[in-house]
Amino acid sequence: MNWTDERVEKLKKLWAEGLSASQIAAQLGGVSRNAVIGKVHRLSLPGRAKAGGSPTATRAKRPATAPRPTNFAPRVATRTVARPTGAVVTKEEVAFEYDEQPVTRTVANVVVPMSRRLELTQLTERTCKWPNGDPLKDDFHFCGNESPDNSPYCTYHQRLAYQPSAERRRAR
DNA sequence: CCCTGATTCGC
DNA sequence: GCGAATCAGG
Repeated sequence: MNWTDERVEKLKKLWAEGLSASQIAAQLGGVSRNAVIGKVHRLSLPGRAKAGGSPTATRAKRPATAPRPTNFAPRVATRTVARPTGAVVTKEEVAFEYDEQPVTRTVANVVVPMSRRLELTQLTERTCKWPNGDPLKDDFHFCGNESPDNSPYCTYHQRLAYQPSAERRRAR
């Protein structure tokens, strides 16, 4: 691929918006994240404040002394923006509170493992891709727990996904 | 291991 | 100029 004016413009735009190099590379297509970073350097664009974590993934900080509400109401301060190019919905800002309380949660007589609350971009070959929540809402996330081998789901959600009809009856 | 950006250097 | 390989870090 070749750096046309259009592509360079898009690169500048996305970089300014704070997208990571790999995300930009994905949107541009045909280039690696290294190519993007290299180009950013050559263009003398302002780098990121501090290398490492993504600025997009800045988590809301909770005072260590803040008392945990018994019934957490995850106050959300996020907004999603639908982009004209493609049907892509990108998290602009991520700032939700974790409920890092229980490791497990009991729902309807079944033990459900707490999800890692991953975003789409954080999913890999070995993370559970079971979706949680409404994709149109801000609190949408994926389970993200470790999934064995090439399974798309963790051991728990695997059962839900491939539940035999007989067993599904009982669960109801 | 997943990811991030930064740098180097052969092409 | 380009970007894969590598480095350094979370």
